[in-house]
Parts: sequence; structure tokens; C-alpha cells
Amino acid sequence: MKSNNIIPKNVISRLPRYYRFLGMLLDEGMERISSNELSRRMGLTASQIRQDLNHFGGFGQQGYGYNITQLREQIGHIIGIDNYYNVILIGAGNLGRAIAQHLNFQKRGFNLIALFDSDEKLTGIRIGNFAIRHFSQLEEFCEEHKPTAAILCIPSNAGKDVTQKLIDCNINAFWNFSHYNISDDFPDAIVENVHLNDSLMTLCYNITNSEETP
Amino acid sequence: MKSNNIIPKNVISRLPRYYRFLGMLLDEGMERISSNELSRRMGLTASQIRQDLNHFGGFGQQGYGYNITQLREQIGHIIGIDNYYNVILIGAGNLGRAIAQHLNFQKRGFNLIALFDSDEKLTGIRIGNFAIRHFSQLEEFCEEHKPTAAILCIPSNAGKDVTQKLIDCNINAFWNFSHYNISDDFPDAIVENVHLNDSLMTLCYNITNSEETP
DNA sequence: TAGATTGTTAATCGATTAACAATC
DNA sequence: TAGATTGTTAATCGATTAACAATC
Repeated sequence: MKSNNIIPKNVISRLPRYYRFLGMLLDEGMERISSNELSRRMGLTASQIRQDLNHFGGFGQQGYGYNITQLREQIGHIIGIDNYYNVILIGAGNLGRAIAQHLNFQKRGFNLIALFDSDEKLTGIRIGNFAIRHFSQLEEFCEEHKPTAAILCIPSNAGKDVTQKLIDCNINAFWNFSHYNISDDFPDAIVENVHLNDSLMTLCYNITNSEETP
Repeated sequence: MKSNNIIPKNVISRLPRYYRFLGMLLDEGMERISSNELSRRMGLTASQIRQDLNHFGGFGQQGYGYNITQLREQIGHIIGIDNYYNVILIGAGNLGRAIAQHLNFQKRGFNLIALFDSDEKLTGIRIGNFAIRHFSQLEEFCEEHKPTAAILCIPSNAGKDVTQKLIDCNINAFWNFSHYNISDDFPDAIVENVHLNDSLMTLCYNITNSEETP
């Protein structure tokens, strides 16, 4: 165990993948797995897996490998999957609605509790289990329900104002689908960006530059 | 110039960001920028920017810096933004519809030309400019329109079959929103994965582990 | 020309891989 | 006990940063 150290970002970003693959192994009815076999399945090296896991502690057993159920639970706990942070979604346009309906928040550590939009025409419209609230009700709602995080599905130009208001409501963690760069203005915020445009352009690059190598 | 070499993956993944920031600088009415000033804005080092760009050629001028319009165009060309690859979307559920309507494909190198779904109840429903087609019409459609890429917004368990059919239609590039691991079965496919669940869990980790450091 | 800033080489840093002793 | 496989240290590799000569 050396959990006192700082965990490299790369390791952290692999944790959800480990969690996901271990879940799949459980579905296959497997009980235990060696770093070698897991590496084969995940396309990593066995060394890397052992190094990664040992940032958090010794979860395996020499001569045996890793107990899948246990390891998955432990990784889940490290991520905090069982904390069920309250999260609200801001911006109930196409993308916002899809995110609200598509994601299984409860399995990923969150509990979606409300949708907000600044467009009055959307107020009251039901999306899944939620009626869209007007953004002006944010403060009141947050005082009562104290959400931890917010999902931003808003246009970039609204980014700063909206984020400021959320931070005023003691929300400090953001899942950001907009191009607005939260950390520039709010360096202490916890931010996870999803830049779909960038991802699409990366695909474009890879297509463009595969054609040139015949 | 040393464009003969292989470009590191990290460099490629930064290209869309460069492109995006340069666009913002243009919007601000700027004409030229030094690697130093750009590094300040993007939160990188000037060294890294110069290194990155020099993988593709010398775009700057000593004593002057970089012409923003030119540099942006050149990066756009490297990505292939002006190739407008035909792309089809498979799976017109919440997420698929949102992607179809939300993304500005034309500005990212693609031209969305059709939506498919295997649910007959959805056939004919209009999403933006498109009527959803039944998946059984895929082959016919592809023969006529020869799409280059497909966006997968389908459940993972349908992944293999759907991908096989798409590959049979000469589609070899995938923007994959599902958990299905395309490269396992089709190692030659060009794949860009978007794992929203993993991203959300990374946010969860960062919240969980910020609380513990008071 | 002098000043600024690139392109590029060298140094550093961090992450991945390999190796192996510890141990179940 | 013998075999398997971990946890961990050491070696390698690659990416980032620093430095500086080239040059606009």
C-alpha cells in the first residue's frame, strides 16, 4: 500500500475502465482473474495493471490473482460510486435531455435531482421523471436540496454567468459539455470536460491520415 | 518540417484544441500570436506548442510569432476539416437524436446524411432534416451514398452485429458512444470512443477524493 | 541593426515495461 | 512443497520542458 502518494491522472482515468471490465467478467460468471489474463482482455500490460492497482493497495493474492467481485467493489469504493452525489442538469436542450434520460446516474455515483433551463417556454415540460424548472428557481432549490455537482449543457457564452450562480449556490463540481473553460475563471472548481467536437475532429484526423498511408 | 515521422497520439488529441482556441482568437479580432501568449491562454508551455506544431511543419516566423488565420487553416487542413466525410448515425434513441441535432458536423469535417434505427416504430419520424430510416435499408442506402463513417448510438449487445453490417457496407470509421469494443473484433477499424459513463465516474472520483483532503 | 521569437537540440521528468524476490 | 502470481524495484521508453542558436 502506498495510498499516501498522489495518484497519476492516467491511473485515475483508467479506473472506470477497470470497473467496467470487471463488471463484464462478473456477468460472464468468472470469480477470479490474473493480471495477465485481465491485461489480455483490456489491451494493457500485466505490469501496468499491477502498478495501477498498487497505487491504492494490494488487492491481489500471490499465486491466485484477484477476486473479481472484491476488486470491483474496492475500485467502486475508491471512485466513490456509492456516494450518490446529488447532481442537477442545466440546459434542457437536445443534448441535456438526452443526457438526463440516457445516463444511468445511479450506477455512476450520482443522483440526478432536477433539470433547469432559462427558457420559460420549457418550464414544466416533463423529461423522464422531471419537470424542467426555470433557472430563476435555482437558488431556492439548492438551499433545500444542496446538490454537489452540475451538468452544463449550455451555450459557451452563458458559461461564466451560469457557473458563477452555481458556485454561489455552493456547487463546486461540473460535468461540462460546453466549450466554456470553467477553470480559467474558477480555478478551484472540480471539472470534467466532455468535448464532443474535439472527439469528432480527432476521428476526422484519423480518417484523413489513414487514407494517405496506402 | 519532419512530417515523415509518426505523430504521437497526445499531439493529435491536442490539434482540435488548438483549432478551437485559434478560432476564438480570430473572433477577438487578433491577427498574430506568439507561442508564449498562446501557451498562457491554453494552459500549456510555449515549448510544447512549438514542439507540437513542428511535427507538421514550421508555421511560424522568428521574431513575429504565428499568423492566426493561416495557422488555423493549416491545422484544419491537417485534420481534414474540409473533407466533409459522409457519415450516418445508427440508433436514433435519445442520445442519437441529440447528437444528430446538437453537433455542427459541417464545421468538424463531416456531413451527416442519414439516421437509421432497427425499431420500426421510429421509421419515418423526422429528426431535424432527416426522416429515420429502418436499419434494413442500410445496404441499399450505402451502395448509393457511400458513407465513410458511422456514429454508433446503440446498446452494446447490438454492437458486433451492427458493426459487421456496416463494415460489409465499406464503412470503416466509427464514432462509438456504446460500450461495445469495436477494435476487439475489428482491429483495422478507425475508432473514436466516447465513454460518457467513464467520464462521469472520473468526476465522481475527483469529488470523492477532494473531500478527503481538507 | 537590435529585439523578438521561432525551430530544434539537449535535459528532465514521468509513465510504462521488465524483472524478480516475496508469498500465497 | 512446488507452481503461480503478486507487489515492488529497476530499466526503458516517451513526452514534456528548458535552452539556445538561427533568423525574421
